[in-house]
Amino acid sequence: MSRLFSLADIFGRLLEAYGPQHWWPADSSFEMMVGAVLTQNTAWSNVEKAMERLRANRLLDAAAILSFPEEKLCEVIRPSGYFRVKSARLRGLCRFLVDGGGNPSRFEKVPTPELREQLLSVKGIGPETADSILLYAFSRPVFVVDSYTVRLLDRLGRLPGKGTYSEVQDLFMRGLDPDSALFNEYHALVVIHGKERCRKKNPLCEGCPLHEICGKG
DNA sequence: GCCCAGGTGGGTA
DNA sequence: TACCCACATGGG
Repeated sequence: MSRLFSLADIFGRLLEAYGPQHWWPADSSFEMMVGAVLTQNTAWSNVEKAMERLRANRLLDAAAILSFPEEKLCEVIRPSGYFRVKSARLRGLCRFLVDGGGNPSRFEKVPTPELREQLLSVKGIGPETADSILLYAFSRPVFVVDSYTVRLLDRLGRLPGKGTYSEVQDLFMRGLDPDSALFNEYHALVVIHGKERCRKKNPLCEGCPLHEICGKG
């Protein structure tokens, strides 16, 4: 099975079924990073509400967030849930971005593994958030793993090792060309497929583009 | 009312 | 290492 259906094959089927997803929906790389934090374990519709409120308060800017009272920031991002946790995480991210002079271009020279470590050192930025930022805000060829990715591989009987984040990420990064545009689209397609077909409960297997590959088909 | 959502960090054994 | 839990809002 694994020889007949490569990761590239799966990508092709998802792309054919759902079309290009044009992720990440944001007007700036900073907005993408904010979205990456706000969407942690949260529906995107709630993130959009919070993002609109940030925009209305002219807070889609690292320095602006840092000079804004934290209690008020909580209120602004309240619709995205976990607002006390996320306001602190957002400020941590802004502090990271502003420290060192606030010149965004300085990140361009930093090698991806090092930049990843720097992001992971920010409290509240874990592997998925760091990789989302690397891929979508910095266009680095890093594959983003999330619960949908793990679920999909599990359904396909392809979950590597213990199914840890790095094991799953390695599977994709060894099996695909290191192409940020490809990784961008692939992750987006995995998520849209998860939402529309491969749900946590009640998988909608009928008409699934991965029907013959999937053990549940 | 219940389940779920584009996770993470802290605590315990 | 491996679980368990808190964190919170909003839509189906």
